[in-house]
Amino acid sequence: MIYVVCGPTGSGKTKASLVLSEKLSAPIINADAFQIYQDMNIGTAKIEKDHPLYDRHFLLDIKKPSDSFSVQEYQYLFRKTLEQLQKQYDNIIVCGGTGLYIKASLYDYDFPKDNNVDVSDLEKLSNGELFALLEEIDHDATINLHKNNRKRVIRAITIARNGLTKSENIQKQKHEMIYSDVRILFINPDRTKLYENINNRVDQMFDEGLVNEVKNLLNNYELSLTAKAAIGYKEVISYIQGELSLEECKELIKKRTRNYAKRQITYFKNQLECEAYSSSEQLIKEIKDGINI
RNA sequence: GGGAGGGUAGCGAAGAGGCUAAACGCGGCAGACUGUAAAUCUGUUACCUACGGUUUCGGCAGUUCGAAUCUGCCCCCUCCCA
Repeated sequence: MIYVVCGPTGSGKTKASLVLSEKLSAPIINADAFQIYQDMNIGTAKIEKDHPLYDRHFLLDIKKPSDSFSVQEYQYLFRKTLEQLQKQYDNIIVCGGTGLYIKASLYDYDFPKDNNVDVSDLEKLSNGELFALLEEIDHDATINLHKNNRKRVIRAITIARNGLTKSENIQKQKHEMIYSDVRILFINPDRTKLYENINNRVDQMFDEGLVNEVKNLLNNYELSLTAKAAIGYKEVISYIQGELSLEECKELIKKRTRNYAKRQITYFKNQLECEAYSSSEQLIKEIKDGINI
């Protein structure tokens, strides 16, 4: 059985996954886009290296902050890792908050190979022009896409220039999970409590030395575009550079984390078939009591 | 005590007689999502028994066919001089 423990940041996924891991003697595959990075610990709320269960984790600390990363690579690593682990374990836990990584790994998502087609001509086009162009070459891809979502419009055009269009690629998939026996446990706490929790956790990160962690990162690495996008890191960088006061920096991180949590909830609720739990405590209780698990 | 400027939806902030239930930003809520996803983007946000109705722009009383916008009084806030 594959147990996916998911939920927004600050919902207590890690705690619950550890309890479940002990109970089932199962390994844990990380499904968090930023916990894959080494030396990004405090800001990603990663389990400590000296934790007794640290060694049960996979896809944790596997990349340098200077490396870029993508869903495609994650999907590849996930499937490879899972295959290996399944030889040894009956139960496997997947824990993380990056919905797309989870979905792309579990379902038959198939990312086209990048042939490095030239798309430099697209940069100078307006959103409207890009959208019109996409309508010509892949009208179906346009249906659920807003013209202002420039990034995705460009990606869809790029895919089409690669060979198969995005919609053709999606059509040829069955939209089914490629694994059987998967249960997705979704921790969806009360909103007010979640937000409070996030606010407190950010303050705690600063107490634990987030600023120093970021300083060390800047000294040791040329951060990749992906690593640089992490909430809690980009803001502290602005603080270090004097663009924000400490207070502004903290508040901004809290706000962006709350916004992010909201987006995660939307994703889990609507993109995955989840069993919902109202708190990590509830999940943990059911695990311990052996209810349903 | 004298002088100046203010009080607008959850917050910030426009509007200076009808086109205003009130721009815009933030926050909130809802949603999309197939190579940066802690990203990118969209919708919505006074209230209601909602193709219509009800009550709003510090308070009260006026002027006017019509007021957030004009007048009077009152209550608060900020700054400057005492």
